[in-house]
Amino acid sequence: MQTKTTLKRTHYCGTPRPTQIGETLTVCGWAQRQRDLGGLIFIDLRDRSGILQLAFDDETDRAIFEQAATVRSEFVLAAKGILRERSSKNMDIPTGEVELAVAQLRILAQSETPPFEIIEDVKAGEALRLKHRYLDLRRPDLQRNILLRHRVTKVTRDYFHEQGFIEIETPMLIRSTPEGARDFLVPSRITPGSFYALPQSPQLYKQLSMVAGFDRYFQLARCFRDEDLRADRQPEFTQIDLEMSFVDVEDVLGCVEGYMARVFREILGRELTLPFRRLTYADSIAKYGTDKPDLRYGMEICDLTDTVKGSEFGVFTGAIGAGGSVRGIVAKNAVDTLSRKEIDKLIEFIRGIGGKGIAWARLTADGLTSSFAKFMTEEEMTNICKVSGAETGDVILLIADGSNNAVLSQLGLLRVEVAKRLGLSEDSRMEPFWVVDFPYFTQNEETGEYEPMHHAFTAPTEESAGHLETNQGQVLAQAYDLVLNGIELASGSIRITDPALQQRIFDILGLTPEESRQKFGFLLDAFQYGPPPHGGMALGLDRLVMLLVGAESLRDVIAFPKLKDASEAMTACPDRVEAAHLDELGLAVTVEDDPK
RNA sequence: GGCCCAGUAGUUCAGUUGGUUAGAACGCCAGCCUGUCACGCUGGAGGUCGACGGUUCGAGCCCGUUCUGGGUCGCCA
Repeated sequence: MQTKTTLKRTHYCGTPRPTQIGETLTVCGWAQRQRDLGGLIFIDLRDRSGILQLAFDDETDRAIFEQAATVRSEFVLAAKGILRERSSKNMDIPTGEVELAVAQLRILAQSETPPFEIIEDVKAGEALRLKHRYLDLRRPDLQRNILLRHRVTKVTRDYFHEQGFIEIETPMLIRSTPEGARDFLVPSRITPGSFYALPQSPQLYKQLSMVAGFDRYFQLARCFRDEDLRADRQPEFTQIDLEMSFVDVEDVLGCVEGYMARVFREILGRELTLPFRRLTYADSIAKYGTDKPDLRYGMEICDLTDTVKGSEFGVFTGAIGAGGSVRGIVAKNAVDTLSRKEIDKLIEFIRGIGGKGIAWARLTADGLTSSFAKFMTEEEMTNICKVSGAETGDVILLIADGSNNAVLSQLGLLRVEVAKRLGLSEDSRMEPFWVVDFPYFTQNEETGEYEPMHHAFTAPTEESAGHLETNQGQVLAQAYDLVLNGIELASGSIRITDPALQQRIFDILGLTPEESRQKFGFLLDAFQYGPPPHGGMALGLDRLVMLLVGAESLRDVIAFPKLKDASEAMTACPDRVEAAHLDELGLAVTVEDDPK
């Protein structure tokens, strides 16, 4: 039997300090690097807390010295020794004034040469890193992100607990509802041919928890949506989901503001200004072309329709004649950055999102160069500058289209693109704000019909509820979004608890009483038994952590994320399953076998 | 599904107008080296240039098809 004494860890690598010099300690971790100087060997030992230098010299036992010489990157070691002062210090790391004079060494595991280096800011491609995610996660950047994420969830539970919320786990296997995003389906074996869905959100269960009298609910809720992925969108993600009884909009916003302030204080040591600014949906669209604008920079959209409507320029007059508009943004002091070549790229960008082009003018010190000045009188050009506020050194970018929505949405995206090129989105400011006064309905561009913007349980404002059947464009929702640096962080609303009002909404949605009963019967039933007025919100935890660590992709804050095609590189799922398993479920696969 | 970008050493990349044996850095291996910390020095190994087809005397480079990865639009109440 093995008689070697095991080395029991006494300290994490990142913790020893000069005050502990002379103490005997044992550390465990991975060999980050081995530096063999001949008669002297150093090994940087890494664990999740940091790095400690192990030293082997002529005072080290010969056998141990030779063992140290065989250590390679990512070997797992346990080392016991006396902490001593370094003769040359490394002030770049917290343990840089000390080192461990190793007296005992165990190689607990060897390692192949990793496919990429386990270092911060590694250059390896993401696909390779995701295939070896367990190695990628060893890197200090991802370790930091995941540890910070843990601290955020800890603060989250602390805060909501202190505010009287209780965490309730809602089911993962639920009824599929056709609204919203596509559901992930789970076949039932007990009832072949029938399916559960994975929740897109715990919406209905948290409302039922209010009916059940829990008063304040929260949950770090796993949610699933079977839609295409983006850098900021994963098929499974985590929401900080909350619901409150006997509240109005102000109560919910105040509670979430308190939460945000707490998170930013505890995690980043930064104070947020309370209360948050508010922007109405209508203003947001008019000024920024989106309902989740980045307010770290101005570049507001200005309307030049009246200024140019009398001009000779067919592109402008055509758009206006078709009921559209001419609007633009002014990039301040951008003539140097936005050369003609750069502007051509912007035009490509606009075409890429379905636009026709950009009418531009560069106001250089030597005069004006422009794609459309030749169609305009001097007075018209002067007015364009005056109305848009453009001055020498600025670049004016105009978009004309027969559809106002197209003009605004294109300018909204162009604004972000220009800011990126000007470096304006590098700003480290954190100014969350609320978007409020959402319309209840949006008009479908093609059919002209009004469609609800939110789920069917969102309450309209009391003042506008009277227009529900008569003037749907006028109805506002008691809904609110939290936006930070161009990212939608949270979304919520006050819910409908009046069955008569709920039925009116269903009627407008074209749901017959039978259909609404079939889909939401349990909720309607519940609401027959004294539902408290309630409302809530859901914050995207992944996106929040992404902002807190300054990551560019959700994949940097999720331990085991999915690739763009919703697969997982490491385990190669999704995958086919055994025919017998399908039989049991009463399922048949009709797509061709993938030769892969 | 549309559009854009990229596939060359383990990794990140360079590769001129189509022309001899495809390069660099890091990593890896070996030797030397007692204060390094991105150790240093010397030497070495390592390539189906994503795949298939075409043009050509000759293709990493040009053309076509295809595969893979990334971004974006559609989509995501």
